[in-house]
Amino acid sequence: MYSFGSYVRIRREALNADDKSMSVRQVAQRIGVEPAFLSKVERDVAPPPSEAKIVALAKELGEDPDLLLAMAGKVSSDLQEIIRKRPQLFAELLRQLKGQPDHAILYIVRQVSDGNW
Amino acid sequence: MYSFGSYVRIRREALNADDKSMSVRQVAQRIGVEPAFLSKVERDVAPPPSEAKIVALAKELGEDPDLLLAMAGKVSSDLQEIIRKRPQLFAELLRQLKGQPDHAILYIVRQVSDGNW
DNA sequence: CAGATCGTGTAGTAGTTACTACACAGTACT
DNA sequence: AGTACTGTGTAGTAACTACTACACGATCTG
Repeated sequence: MYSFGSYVRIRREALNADDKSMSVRQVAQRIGVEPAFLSKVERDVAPPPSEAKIVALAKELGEDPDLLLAMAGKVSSDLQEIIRKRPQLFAELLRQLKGQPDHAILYIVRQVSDGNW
Repeated sequence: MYSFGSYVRIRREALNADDKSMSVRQVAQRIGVEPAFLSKVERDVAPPPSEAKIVALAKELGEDPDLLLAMAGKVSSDLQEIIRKRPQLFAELLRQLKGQPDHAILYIVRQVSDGNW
């Protein structure tokens, strides 16, 4: 629906309406990039920044880092590591769950977190 | 335990003992790289090749692509796409399952594939 | 109306990825 | 002895990643 850039722009501008410290310049400074670069990223002139900067940006915007990373075409490196430690197991699980509806997956999450099994 | 390179070398040489078409040169040609490059990869002088070449290599060696990719520090792009389509859901699931033993995860896989739920 | 802050255009760059191309010496076959 | 195949060393490269640095005109603020 939205590209990474335009989504960030819309979210940031919404926050900037109430809070003037959410300008391109100030947000850029806080996440550790040059203003010109963030400007280009938001207009999809430059590709999304690195994982670390995206996570920092998510924090600034009050957004889910995994969602923003996904929009940037990335998967969090800690999730990748989980898979890499038991690749066959998680590969089979994920391909199995690919076709399952959200509620089925949520059901598993709850099952595991509740510890009832 | 083994690096990507040395693991490939050992597997290939084991196959080469019976089947002379498993030389560096011939395997390299079949997976679509220069022999010198495969030689370097197997000695960990060059980093692992691209995902596509690793998958082709796995086929040559009769190995699980996901395992070989993991050894190369990668995660299959189709798995990444599964996650990127529902990032929050799968992020929570994977972080939840991180600490679970293999048999618990296998139990879920079987539950889903059997369709009993 | 001066100074600060705003977003953005242009140009450049260091590091990584994913290789190729060629050459050379050693070994195996006939 | 000649041909063919083996592995490997050196050198080079195109494309991508992830940015920085500076400059400019517009706008907003005291």
